[in-house]
Amino acid sequence: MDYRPEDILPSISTDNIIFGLDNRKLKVLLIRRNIEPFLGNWALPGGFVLYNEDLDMSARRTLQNMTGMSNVYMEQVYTFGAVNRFPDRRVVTVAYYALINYTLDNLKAGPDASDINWFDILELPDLVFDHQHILETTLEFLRAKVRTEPIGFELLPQKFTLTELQGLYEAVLGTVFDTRNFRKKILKMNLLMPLDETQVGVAHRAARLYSFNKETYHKLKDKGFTFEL
Amino acid sequence: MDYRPEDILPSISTDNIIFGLDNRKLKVLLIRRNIEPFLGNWALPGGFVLYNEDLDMSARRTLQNMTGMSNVYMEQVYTFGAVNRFPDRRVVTVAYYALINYTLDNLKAGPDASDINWFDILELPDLVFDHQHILETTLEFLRAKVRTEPIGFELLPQKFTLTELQGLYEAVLGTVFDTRNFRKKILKMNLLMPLDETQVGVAHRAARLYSFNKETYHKLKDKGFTFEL
DNA sequence: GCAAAAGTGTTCGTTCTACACCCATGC
DNA sequence: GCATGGGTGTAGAACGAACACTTTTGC
Repeated sequence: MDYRPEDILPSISTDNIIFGLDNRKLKVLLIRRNIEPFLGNWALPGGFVLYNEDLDMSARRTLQNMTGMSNVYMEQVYTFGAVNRFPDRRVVTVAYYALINYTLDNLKAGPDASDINWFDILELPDLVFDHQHILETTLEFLRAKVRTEPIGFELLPQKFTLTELQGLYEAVLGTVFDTRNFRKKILKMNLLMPLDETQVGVAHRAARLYSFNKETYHKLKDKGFTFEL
Repeated sequence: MDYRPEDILPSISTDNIIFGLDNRKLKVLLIRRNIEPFLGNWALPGGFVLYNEDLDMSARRTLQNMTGMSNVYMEQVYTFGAVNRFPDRRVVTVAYYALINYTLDNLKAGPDASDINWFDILELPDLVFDHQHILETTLEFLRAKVRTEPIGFELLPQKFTLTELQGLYEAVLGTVFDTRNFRKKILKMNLLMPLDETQVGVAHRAARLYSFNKETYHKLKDKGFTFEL
């Protein structure tokens, strides 16, 4: 999709840091640019804000183009506006991160990209502009947020095991939790609904499945409860 | 000071939420606009970003113009970019808050303002545009931040009493602390240097003065310590 | 001597940490 | 029957919450 120049705010862009969880590894979605500047290099997906869309909408539009997903957890992180962050002219970019249920399907490189791929956050390629810095800042932000709001669930399928949940937090935070203590703590919060279902097709004792109960969370939150891991 | 149109980014502004502490009340600095739109109404101080300055610089420039202060704690909060937040054309604004040592001196209304004043955050006038919303968002941000980073000290003079410190947290967070527990907790962190000085000219037992030791904090932080109130 | 705020300890309950073994399943 | 991860309890330490009286100073 192309846009007419007069519909675009040329000095404001949004960039997306799209996180997914793949086998206990935190990954981020990057595109390979097929336009100048830095044609052929890896970058965060993003684009210019349109005159008639909110900032949030702009970020969602990029995400939708890239993944086909629309009902996704997304949040603004920070705005990067150093004078020379973009070559030749002044562009200020607003960074948003998204937490999605990892998939290899539906990925479309979009008009400005020749390739799209998931990268382990511990094995990133070189990135264009200040995108490395943006990514690091966002990771710090995510690590702080994930410990005080129950957003990690957005990275998991609706039904998950406690071990998967623990693995998620270990991947995001880069730490190790004691299994018994982790389970006690998370179950005591009463945010997880134990299901009458277990894993299937695993070569060991099948784990019970749980789902996160958002309504319960909001009720508890209104009463002063705070999620804290 | 006036700027040439070609030096200005017309779609990007910064707005400042400047906090000060006056007698155990948290106050915010507002200006009365003497330009259209909304001439005569109260607003957050701010202005358009210049082509050759970083976002942070833009916010600092406004603060300096308003208060004459330059070495001030300042931090970006959030960027507000709804399509219709500004009348007639598209302006995205980046909000910064500042914590300053409250003063009535040096306040200058600046070129776009006919008046400047401190307002108790509990008794705010109506504000232009989405400034009410910006202020509320910033207050929430500040309340979260002040509990996990030792930034509250920026609102106090260099030498302060523990009672003043407690009053600061009570004003910002809108809560009451138990004096004994508060003192125990804050002193146990070893971030405060007790001085060989006490208050003078008070009609009661003079309190000991303390100062916050920033270097100690950074050393402890590097070792994994986190400030938590 | 009185008003006003400074300063100080203990008890009890809760939470955090560390730690090891049996269970269920698929192959 | 063995490999793989699932699932569980307890003891000791640290921390948080509640609570009241004496001290110092200026007037």
